[in-house]
Amino acid sequence: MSIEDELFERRLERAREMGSAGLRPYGRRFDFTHEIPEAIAQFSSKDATELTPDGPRVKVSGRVMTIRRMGKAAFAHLAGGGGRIQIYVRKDAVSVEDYDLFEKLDLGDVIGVEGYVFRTRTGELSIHAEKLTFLSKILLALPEKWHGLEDVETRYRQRYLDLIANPDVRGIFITRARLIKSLRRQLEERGFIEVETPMMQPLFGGAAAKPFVTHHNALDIDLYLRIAPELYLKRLIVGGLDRVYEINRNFRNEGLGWKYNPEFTMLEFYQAYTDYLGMMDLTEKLLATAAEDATGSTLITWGDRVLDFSKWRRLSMRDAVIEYWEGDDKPSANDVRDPDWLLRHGGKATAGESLGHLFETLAEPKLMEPTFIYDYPVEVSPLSMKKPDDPGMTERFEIYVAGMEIGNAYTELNDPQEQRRRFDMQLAMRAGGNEEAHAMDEDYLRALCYGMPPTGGEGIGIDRLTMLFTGTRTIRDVILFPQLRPEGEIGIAARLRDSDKPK
RNA sequence: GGGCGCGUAGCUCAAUUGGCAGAGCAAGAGACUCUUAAUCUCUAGGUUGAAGGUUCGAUUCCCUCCGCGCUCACCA
Repeated sequence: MSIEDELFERRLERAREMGSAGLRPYGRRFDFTHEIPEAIAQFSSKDATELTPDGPRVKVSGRVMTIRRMGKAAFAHLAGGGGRIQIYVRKDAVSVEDYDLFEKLDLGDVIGVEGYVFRTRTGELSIHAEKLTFLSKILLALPEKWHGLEDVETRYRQRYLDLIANPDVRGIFITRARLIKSLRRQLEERGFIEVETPMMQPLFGGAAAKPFVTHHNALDIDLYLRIAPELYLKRLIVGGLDRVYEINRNFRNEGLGWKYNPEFTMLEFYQAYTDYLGMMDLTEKLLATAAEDATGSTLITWGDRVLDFSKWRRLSMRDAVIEYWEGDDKPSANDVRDPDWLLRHGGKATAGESLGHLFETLAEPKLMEPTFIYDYPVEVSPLSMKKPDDPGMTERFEIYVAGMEIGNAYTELNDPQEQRRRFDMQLAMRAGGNEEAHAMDEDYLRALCYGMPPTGGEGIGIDRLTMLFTGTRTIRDVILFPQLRPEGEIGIAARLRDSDKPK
């Protein structure tokens, strides 16, 4: 029998003994008076003379993280609510039953403690225990207390363990939640309403990507997991919901990488009667405020740089290609407008796609400071309105920070005849081998035929923004359960089954 | 999918040129009523990711497979 099996058996046995002694190894409700961080905050300014046996009393609950036993007394640390507090248990200060219980505690058990607050000789705020309540039994061994859990695979597969063993992880997901909350609040304040549109779609669209396919049995139809909510949200604009937003998952059937996960969270918002410049102005405010709400500052540390979310640069795609060109043959303003030059240097099927490709390879990795890149070629922007004075280009921008694309926005194309031509262009590109070109969406065209007001629309990648706000270098660290290959047999059910058999 | 790398006790890590698989934490027994990586004494714990091969002998070398990481291509 391995050490782990022995441990498991022994702890199960302890849980059984506890049960037969009238205690609950898996407890019920525990009405605490303070969350641990709350207790620390409340008493941290009090000195030893103010914290006496007749002084403030608390009831807290948490997971036992350390125990230091010294014969007839012991110290332990309890973790909960994102904080940690020390408890002191003396044999002569608790009941005989409670001391027995305490002696049988394992690292990782969940307990409740009631007692008075005091300071130890070294000054640490602690709880002098007078009553203990057992709340939940640990059966498996906790990771090492000093190094925590380092194994990346285990951290992702067993995020609960990661959260127990590595306190910083909790902070990342709290920042993520604050970010989302801030964006919601700001949009609500501006009159946007939150909506939910289909994630299972008979046609996929709104982005250039390959979808996941699923099947509905009763209808006997294949459905696609959405790659974007865009076309549904704009149907709502047609319907008179002038400001809408949605925060939810998109699914794209592509490779994984440091900034790609097959499901990711996107905020999309649409505002009638504005355009891409309006969205740019709005974005500056949204993201500066979000940075402040999520992290406390508009200044974000990224590696050895500090990125200022209150200062934005605006640069056209063509100018970006010129500025970030590598080598001596730097192109001129005319070169980056010349289809022949673009096709020669970009190597794609069309001049527009070539410009896009040049931009992505040359400029994107170097765009560190918050930057708007504007004016996108029409070939890669099938849903954006053309620029009146430059019909090869559309009124579109993307948000770049730290070499990552964070968002995408444009003046929405609302002319159904032009939209039909764009769809036809996409169909031709699809026929030419581009698997990610748009399909024809007739209902969307029909909606446009009822008249969509001029509209600005935008999508912001929440996962990537969270990476920036938490200084995290991989998207898997900001997604609680990132996609992994299945693990295979774990064997815990069999272990529990075995120990359940009468001996 | 291609290339490179990694996989050793529950956790964090060692193991010389191919020569008896080790430590710390965690665990078990004992001592200890202000410790905090508590300390001290003792004990137990391994299918070295899996299967095969070379060899007197494989954690080490070779092959296949599994999982993970990095990277390239595609993608936000």
